[in-house]
Amino acid sequence: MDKIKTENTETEILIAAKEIFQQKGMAGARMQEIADKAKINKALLHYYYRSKQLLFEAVFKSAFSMLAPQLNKVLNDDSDLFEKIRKFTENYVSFVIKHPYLPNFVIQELNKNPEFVQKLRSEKNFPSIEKFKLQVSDAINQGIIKPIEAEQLFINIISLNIFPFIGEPLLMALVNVDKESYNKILENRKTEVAEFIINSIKI
Amino acid sequence: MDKIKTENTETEILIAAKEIFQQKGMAGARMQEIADKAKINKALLHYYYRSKQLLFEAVFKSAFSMLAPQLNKVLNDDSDLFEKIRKFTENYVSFVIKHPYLPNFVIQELNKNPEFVQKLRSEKNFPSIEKFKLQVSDAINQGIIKPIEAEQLFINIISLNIFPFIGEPLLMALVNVDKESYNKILENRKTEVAEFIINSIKI
DNA sequence: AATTTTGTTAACCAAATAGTTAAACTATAT
DNA sequence: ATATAGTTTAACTATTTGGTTAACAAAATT
Repeated sequence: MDKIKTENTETEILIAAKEIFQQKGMAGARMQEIADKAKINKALLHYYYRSKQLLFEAVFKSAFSMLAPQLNKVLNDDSDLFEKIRKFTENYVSFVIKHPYLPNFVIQELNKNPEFVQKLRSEKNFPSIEKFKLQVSDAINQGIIKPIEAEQLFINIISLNIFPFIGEPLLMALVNVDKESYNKILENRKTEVAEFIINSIKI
Repeated sequence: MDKIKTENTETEILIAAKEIFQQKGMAGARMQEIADKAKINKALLHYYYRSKQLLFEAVFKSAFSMLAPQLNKVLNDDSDLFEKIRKFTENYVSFVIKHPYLPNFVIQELNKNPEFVQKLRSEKNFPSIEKFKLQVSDAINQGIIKPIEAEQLFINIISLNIFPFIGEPLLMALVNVDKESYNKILENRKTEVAEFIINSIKI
C-alpha cells in the first residue's frame, strides 16, 4: 500500500496548499498552516515539495491548468460566435462558484511575478487567440457583426466575465447590496452579459 | 522649521509605503524595505505610524481616496449618460497610467480583508449609485436606451475599464503581444470601450 | 542661555517562520 | 524473521521581521 499512501499524502498536501495559497497568496501563506490543514507534520511538506517556492509553483500550475480550459472555450471552440459567447458566460459563472479564489489567485500572482507567464506559455494547452481572430474576421466579412478588433472583443468578454468576481467586495460596496443580492446579480449575468456583448457587435 | 521637516518625513514615509504596499501587498511588504525607500531609520516608521497595520491602513485609505473620485465620475456627474461614459473611459486610462498599481491594490486588499469595506463606507465621498440609477431609468423611460438594470450597466462599465489593467499580465499572454502593443490596445480602449457600451444599450 | 519638546538613530529583543536532522515507524520484499 | 526502502514525526536551527529602547540631535519655548 506504499504507493497509494504516498499519493494520498502528496495529494492532501496539494489540496491544503491550494486552499491556503489561493486565499492568502504566496507571501501571506504559512507552511505551518498548510501542514495543519493537511493534518501532517510540517517536515512532510518539505519531504514532498522541498521548499515553499516549489510547493507554490505546483499549486500555481495546477490552478492555471484548471483555468486554461475555461478560456479555451472562448478561443478554440468550434461553435458559432454568438453561441460561443453565450455558452462561455453561462459556464464561467458556474466554474467560479466552484472555485471562487482561483481566477483572482492566478491574476494576482502573475501581477506580482510577471515572468511566471513564461513558465505557463511553454505548457501544453496554453490558450491561443489565433482561431478566435479568424472567426471574428469571418463574421465581419459575412456582415454578421460590426468591425471590431478580435483582441478588443476578447478582452471585453473576459473583463465582463471575470471582473465581477475579482472586484466582488468593491462592487458590492459600490452597488450597495448584500451578498445574497449580489449573488442574484451574478446569476442574472449568466445571460445578461452575453446579450450585452452580442447587442453591441451584431448588425 | 520643525513642522516642515516633520511633514516631509511623514510624507516621505507615506510615499515609500505606498509604493511598497501597492506592489507587494500587506503580507509581502517589509518595514525595512519601506524605511530604505524613504531613506530613514526603521524606528521612525514606528515613531510616526506605530505599527505596520496602521501604516498600511493609512496607505490604503489614501489609495482609496484617490480611486473614489474616479468612480464618482460615473456615478455622481451631471453630464448626459453617453457623454459620461465617454469621459469616464477616457479619463480612467490616463489615471491608471499615473497610478498603475492602485486599483489592483485596493481590490486585492479588499478581497483579503472584506471587512475593510466598512471603514471606507463611513468616509465622506464614498461613491453612491443612487443618482446613476435615476439617470439610467430616466434614459430608459425617454426611449434613449434599452431596458437594463443600472447595477448591471455599472458593473459592465467598471469591468471593461478596470480589468484590462488588473489582468494585464494574463491578457498580454493570451492575446500574445508585448508590452508596447498592449499599451496601444489600451490606448485604443479610451474610445473603443465607450462605443462598445453605447452600441449595446442605445436604441 | 537654559530647558523642554520633538525628531532621529544604532543596537537590541522576542516572536514567527522556512527549513533541517536524526530517529522512529511502517510496509514490503527477500 | 529480517533487512530494506520509503514515510512520518519531534526537536532543533538559522534567519527574518515587527517592534522597542535608550541615547543623541535639533528645534522650539521659556
